[in-house]
Amino acid sequence: MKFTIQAKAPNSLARAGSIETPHGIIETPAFIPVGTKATVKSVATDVVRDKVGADAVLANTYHLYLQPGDEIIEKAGGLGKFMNWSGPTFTDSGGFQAFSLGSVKSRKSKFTEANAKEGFEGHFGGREDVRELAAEPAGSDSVSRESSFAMAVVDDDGVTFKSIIDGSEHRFTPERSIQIQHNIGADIIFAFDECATPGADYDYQKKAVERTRLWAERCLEESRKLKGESQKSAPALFGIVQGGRHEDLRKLSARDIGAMKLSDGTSFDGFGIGGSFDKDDIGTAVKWVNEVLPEDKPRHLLGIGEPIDLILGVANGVDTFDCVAPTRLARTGAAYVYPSSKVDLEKKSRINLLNAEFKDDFGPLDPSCDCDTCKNYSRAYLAHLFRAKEMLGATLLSVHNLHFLVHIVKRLRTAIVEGTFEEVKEKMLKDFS
RNA sequence: GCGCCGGUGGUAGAGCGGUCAAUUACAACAGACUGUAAAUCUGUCGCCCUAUGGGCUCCGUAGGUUCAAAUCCUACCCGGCGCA
Repeated sequence: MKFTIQAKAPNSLARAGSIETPHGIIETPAFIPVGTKATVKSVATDVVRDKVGADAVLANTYHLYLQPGDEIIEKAGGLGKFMNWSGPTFTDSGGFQAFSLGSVKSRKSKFTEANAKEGFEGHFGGREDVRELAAEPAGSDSVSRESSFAMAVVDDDGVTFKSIIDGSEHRFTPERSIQIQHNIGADIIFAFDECATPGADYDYQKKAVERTRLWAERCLEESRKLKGESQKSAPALFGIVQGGRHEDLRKLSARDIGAMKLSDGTSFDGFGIGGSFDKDDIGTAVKWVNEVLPEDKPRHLLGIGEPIDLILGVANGVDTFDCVAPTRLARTGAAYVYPSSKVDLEKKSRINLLNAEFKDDFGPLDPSCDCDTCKNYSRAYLAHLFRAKEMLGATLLSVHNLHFLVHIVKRLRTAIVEGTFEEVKEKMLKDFS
């Protein structure tokens, strides 16, 4: 993997560049669609490439390990081949699942506690089969202190998981995660980290940073070992920075991970910024981290974001993003819309097509958008598809939402290259606030 | 014409004397969703108000029994089935 910076915005951390992988180039900054289970939900890969305009996709180690199994994907010839995606691929390490499966008592949100309101019981109907990890190993940390039905339990050596598919128990360690990711065969893989809950106190965040550091070293070591053994081109490994909302922890973690080097000189090929993010954290935590991380390596902001987050992320030195929001929102009838393009006076950046007002609105989804969905289908038709529960609705909206985010970032990239970043950014921020 | 069964909120369909403005599902109307346990989840869903409380109307229609009726009785109207 080779990262090149092509242009930098003056007085800003923003930069435009490219990541060269064995499967093609990612022009950064870039929004990377999420395809957790080796599919960008409801969208065929040729559409993701040609209609959405995405350069890469990101899948998940935990999910693919459970189903169909990493050995199947290896047999298929790797993730890209398996899912018919010829471009660059990423896999997340599964570390995030330790966090999101850590408790079924209170729903986890990466953001404020206020968002974590609905109970998991209600959400998943209290599925008995996947409810609780049989026993928490002695000396382990239930990821969330209030958790009474943990499905993932972290200890210093790794994480014990319960399968979301059949309830069976599994264990990930940093080494195991790297092995599985090598089998899956993405171009860029992530270190196994611990993502603490937003509610975790300073001490726990500190502990998570420390664990993440120790695990990062083991990931790096395992990666080097596997590279030596394999004749295939080995994936690039990104280390992950944690630290919650604490400046000292964030900087500490960024220094640790950024400077980490094995005795033979092996270091991370790039970095992921993970953990708890509130809206304001993009301008603080992300900035702190990117000021510390080596400039010559790409930075990926894990699990972010919405339009405003992308704008702020790019401004604060992020090169790539991934987020489930565009496809998840799309499946429930919500569409991003460029605020100034809304016909009425209300400036909205999101509309819900299930709202009664769209039943007979024959205009395009977003008049300012030139995606296939906006060019060819009316709001009324999309509204009908969702009301009729026709699955084409999810596909069409996913294409639009994905296109929307991909192109916001593309526009920012162009602006960096053309030297107009500051004004373009300011205008976009104004539009979206 | 006789007999039996049934008529419940937008729909289907529970309830069969008080705990019923009425279970539940669907529809409708809103909301949420940020490294995907998510084609999911949550809330509202008779009317009105000085609204974490109060008032009014309500289970085909009209009467009646009862302290109390969607629930029991009578008549009528409507629907289904059976017999003529």
